[in-house]
Amino acid sequence: MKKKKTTIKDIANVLNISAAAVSKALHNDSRISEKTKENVRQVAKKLQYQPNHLASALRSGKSNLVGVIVPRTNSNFFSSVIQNIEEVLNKKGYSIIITQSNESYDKECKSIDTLLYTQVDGIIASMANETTDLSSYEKIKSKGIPLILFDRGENDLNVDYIGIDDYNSSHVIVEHLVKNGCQRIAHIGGYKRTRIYNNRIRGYVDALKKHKLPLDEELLTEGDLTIEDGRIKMRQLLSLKTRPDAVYVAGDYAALGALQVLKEHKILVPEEISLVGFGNEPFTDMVTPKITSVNQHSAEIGKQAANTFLKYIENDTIEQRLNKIILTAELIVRDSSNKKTPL
Amino acid sequence: MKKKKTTIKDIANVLNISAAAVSKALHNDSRISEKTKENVRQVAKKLQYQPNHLASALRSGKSNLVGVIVPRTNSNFFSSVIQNIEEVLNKKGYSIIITQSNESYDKECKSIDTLLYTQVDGIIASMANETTDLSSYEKIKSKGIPLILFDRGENDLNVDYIGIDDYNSSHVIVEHLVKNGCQRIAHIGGYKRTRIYNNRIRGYVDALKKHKLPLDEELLTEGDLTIEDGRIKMRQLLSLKTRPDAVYVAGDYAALGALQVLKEHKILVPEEISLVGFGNEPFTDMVTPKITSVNQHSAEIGKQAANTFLKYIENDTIEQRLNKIILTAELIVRDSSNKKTPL
DNA sequence: TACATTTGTTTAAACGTTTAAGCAAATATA
DNA sequence: TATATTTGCTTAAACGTTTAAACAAATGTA
Repeated sequence: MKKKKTTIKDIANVLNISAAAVSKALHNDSRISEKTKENVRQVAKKLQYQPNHLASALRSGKSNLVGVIVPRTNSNFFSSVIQNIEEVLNKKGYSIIITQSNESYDKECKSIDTLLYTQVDGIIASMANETTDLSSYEKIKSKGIPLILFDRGENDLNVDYIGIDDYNSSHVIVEHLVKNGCQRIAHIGGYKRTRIYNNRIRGYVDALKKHKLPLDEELLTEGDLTIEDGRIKMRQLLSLKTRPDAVYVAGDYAALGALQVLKEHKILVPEEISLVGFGNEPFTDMVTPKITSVNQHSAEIGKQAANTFLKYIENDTIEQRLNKIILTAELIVRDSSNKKTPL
Repeated sequence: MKKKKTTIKDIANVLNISAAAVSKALHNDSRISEKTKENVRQVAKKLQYQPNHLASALRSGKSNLVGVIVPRTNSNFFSSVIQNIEEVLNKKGYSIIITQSNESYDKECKSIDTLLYTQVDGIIASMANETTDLSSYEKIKSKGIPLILFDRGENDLNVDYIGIDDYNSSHVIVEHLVKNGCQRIAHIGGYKRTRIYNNRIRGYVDALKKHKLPLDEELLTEGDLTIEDGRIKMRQLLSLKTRPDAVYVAGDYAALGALQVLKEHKILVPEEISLVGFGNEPFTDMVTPKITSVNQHSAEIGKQAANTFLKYIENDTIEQRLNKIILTAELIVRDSSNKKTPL
């Protein structure tokens, strides 16, 4: 039943040469004659030879595999980052192994173990929401393989990070809302323990101060930014004695949940309450009203992450350290915050 | 710079025993004393030992890796299938390697090569739209490793397939539209060369016949079912001298594009034109009006695919052959096709 | 007491590759 | 012609594990 796989030795036997010669021929070694190379190529093709990655990686100490860890793949942001990482790395002969943490710390640890076990040459990761214990990531560093973080990072790990300027993005958003006449701006935020959400919160708070707007505890919430979380937080905000006139949500999915609740309550968006999301997921442009959001340059993040990995591979004397590449995010103004008659 | 990795030999040296003893201790071999096992475990922990997958897989001829090929990961359907495959396989000690074909035949071939090269123990795949040449998939079979197809399959490969009853789903949809008073039902379909889309088209045609509705060539189109494709095809339909009163779209993304165009033309949905999508992507429940769609049971498909793979692993004497598991899809009726006053 | 079995380990080969070192034959150089 | 270099290969070891076979020591059986 089990078909025998063709090895380098089978080719060698056919041609009556050594396995080493075959190996060199396949790698186009200059010390092998053109004639032998051609013979090897032909026999390889005829026998359907497929190199055994396990053997070559074991021997050479290089797997040409890069692990990618994301919280989930079914968001456009992560999916686009992955696609761009793959594009850059494929060109250099690397393949990627994608794993999802599903925002779970345990799953993330297991993923890291699997990747290390598979002997990947490097890991590019965006951390799970839950993760506060960094020992798993320290383990990666201790193995001496490059670790690149993007989007969800952590300074304390002292590795490269690629992301956007979250703090400043909050400023841009608040400014936009103020210009549209909003005075009482709420923020449905992510968990502060996740750096990017903490930065968005800090930006929000500081921007309010800058514009001399009141900072109301009730208007600032923390959560996991799922659709359901957005619905819950929006209902909370609507039940306040003084409702906000704008809501800045730190994630598009939660923004969508918030919008659903607003529509259920027949509240006009943006006339009564303006809404801004974050991430520029495709659906923000599909719902009614279209949701203002922030473009995080996923493609660029993917490319930069891949190139950062390659930098370490090409020069293995560089010690890894905290080295941030911060891209400027872009506010995409849509109907949900664009009042026809601003004050 | 490069940290030296701990091997089984390092542990052996510390304890003054052979590497073989360490290997057996770690695998809980009954012939190793409890005392030695405990010692090995302790030293392994202290030295941060991480088994080398390349070596063990090479020696044992089993990688415990399963390749998963999908057209893309950023749809909820595929992402959910993947998650469930992973859940089932992880429990049995397998890890999965996810690759995206991006609907490209070339990329799919490369993915297959990478997976075979990585010596995966099996491949679970949903074929790219473009794929008509099956030689890449034949290669998988010729290596003697299990190949399981889902969603986008192909009878000619003679391997297991897990999917839904597309032909019958079309019948259910047409029946639902007819019950709601629709008489002139259009179909924005996928490419016929892709089996599932061909089946949906056949189902549509036969259902029209069954209900004695006219089959109008103009009302049946083929495309790649992206949002843009949906927009183009909807515009075409609207420019006909006699417009349809219902549109059944073979994919949710295209249905969304179609809905956008309908809204741009201020056409009331479902009053003037009813709309039905396919796939039950989450956004169908988020847009206005909510889009009627078909639930494809992604979780179940993932589980069945994984279990089918395990079946072959657990009994390697079974020869693979065409063996279809067909799940019954479920029509989720929403606003876009639910007329308040059906005829 | 003599032999058989069980226990706990070692030895050595193997998995399929890569690669340093070696070597004979062909070719170049003086 | 004698020596140096280049060409084209082979040999053998190595990567880190697993595992069949061997074996000594301990224990059981008659």
